[in-house]
Amino acid sequence: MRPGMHAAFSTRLLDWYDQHGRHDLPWQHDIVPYRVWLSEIMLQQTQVKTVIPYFQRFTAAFPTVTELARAPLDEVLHLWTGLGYYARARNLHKTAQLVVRDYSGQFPDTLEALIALPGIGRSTAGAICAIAFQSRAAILDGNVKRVLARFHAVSGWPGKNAVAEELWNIAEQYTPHDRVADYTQAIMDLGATLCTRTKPKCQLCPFSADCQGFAAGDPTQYPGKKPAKIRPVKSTLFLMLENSKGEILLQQRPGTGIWGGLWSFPECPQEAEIESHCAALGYPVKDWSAQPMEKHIFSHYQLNYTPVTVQINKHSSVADANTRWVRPEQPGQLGLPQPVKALLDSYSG
DNA sequence: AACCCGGGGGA
DNA sequence: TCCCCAGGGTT
Repeated sequence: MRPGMHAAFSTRLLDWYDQHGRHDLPWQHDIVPYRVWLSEIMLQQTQVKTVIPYFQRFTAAFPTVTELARAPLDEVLHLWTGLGYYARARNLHKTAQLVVRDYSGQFPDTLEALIALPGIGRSTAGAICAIAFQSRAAILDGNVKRVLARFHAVSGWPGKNAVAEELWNIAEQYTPHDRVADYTQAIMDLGATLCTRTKPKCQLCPFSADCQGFAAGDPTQYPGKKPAKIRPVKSTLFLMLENSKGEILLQQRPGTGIWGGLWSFPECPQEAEIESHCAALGYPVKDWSAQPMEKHIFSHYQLNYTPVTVQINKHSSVADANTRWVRPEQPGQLGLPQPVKALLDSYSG
C-alpha cells in the first residue's frame, strides 16, 4: 500500500483497531450525541487517563444535556475543577442551553450547525458527526495530525494554514464511508498508543512499511514543530538589601510560575519605587546604587535585570518564613536561580 | 522546564 | 488572516 490509497488505509486501520484498539473507554458505550460531545470537549486539551474520572462524575451529575443546561454554572465549574482551560466549561454550559432552547435537547447532526455552537470547531464537529451520527466527516486533532503528517512526511508546522489545509485534505481522503465511527476512534487511538509524539512504536504499527516518515529515518521529525518565537523582553530590578552584618535578604518565590519555590531577591519594576517597596518590607532605605543591567534568557522571554544594592537603616537579621538573610559567600541549602547565585558569588568575591 | 493541545478572541 | 492564550500533564 502506498500513501494515498484510501480504501486500503481505512481497511488496514480498522483491522488493527479491531484487534488492538481500546474499546472499553467510558464514552465508547451508551453512544449518544450528548456523551460524545461531552467527551470530545474534555479530550480537546486533555489526555484520556485524566478525562475518565471527570467524565464519570459529569455524566453521573448530569445524565442528559437538559440537566446540564439547568445546572448553575458554578456547579459545572466545580465539577470541571482541575481539568484546566475553564473557558471550555463555560462554553459547555452555554452550548447545553442552546441545544435545549434551539434544538429541543437534540444535538444537530450537521457540521455547520455544530460548528456554530460555542466550543465546537471543525475537528470536534467532525468527531461528533462521525461517532454520534455515523455520517462521513473528517477529524484532525493532535493525534490525527501526527499520524497523517508522518505517513506522508509532511514537515511543516500544522499551525500554519497551508500545512493544516494539506493535512485536512489528507484526512478527508482517508475518511471512509463505512464504519466511519470506528475509523474515527481508531485513528485517534493509533496516534495515542503507537504513533506517539516521542518513541513511536513503529515495530507494532500496521503502516510502518508504507510510512514515508519512517522511511525517511525519523518519524518524530513530523509534523514540524512550532517555530521558536522571538522572546519578549521583561525588565525588573533585583533589590539586594544589605544589613549591617553584610547579609543579603532573599525571599522564597511562590510555588508556581517562574522559579517556583526558589529563593530570589525582592523585585520592583522601576527605580522610583525602590524606597516605597523596601519600606513596605519593613526596611527603610539609607542609600541605594544601581549596577549594570544584565540579561537572562528563558525559553519564552528574556529577562533584563538590574541589580540594585540597598543599604538599610534597620539592623535586623530576623526574618519570617518566606524571607531569609544570608551571607553571600555561604547562602546555605537554598534553591537559587542561576542569576541570583551568580550575583551572590560576585557580591562576596 | 520545554512541549503539547482545539477553539476563541483580539491585532 | 494570523497570533496569542489558557492550565495541567508528559517527558
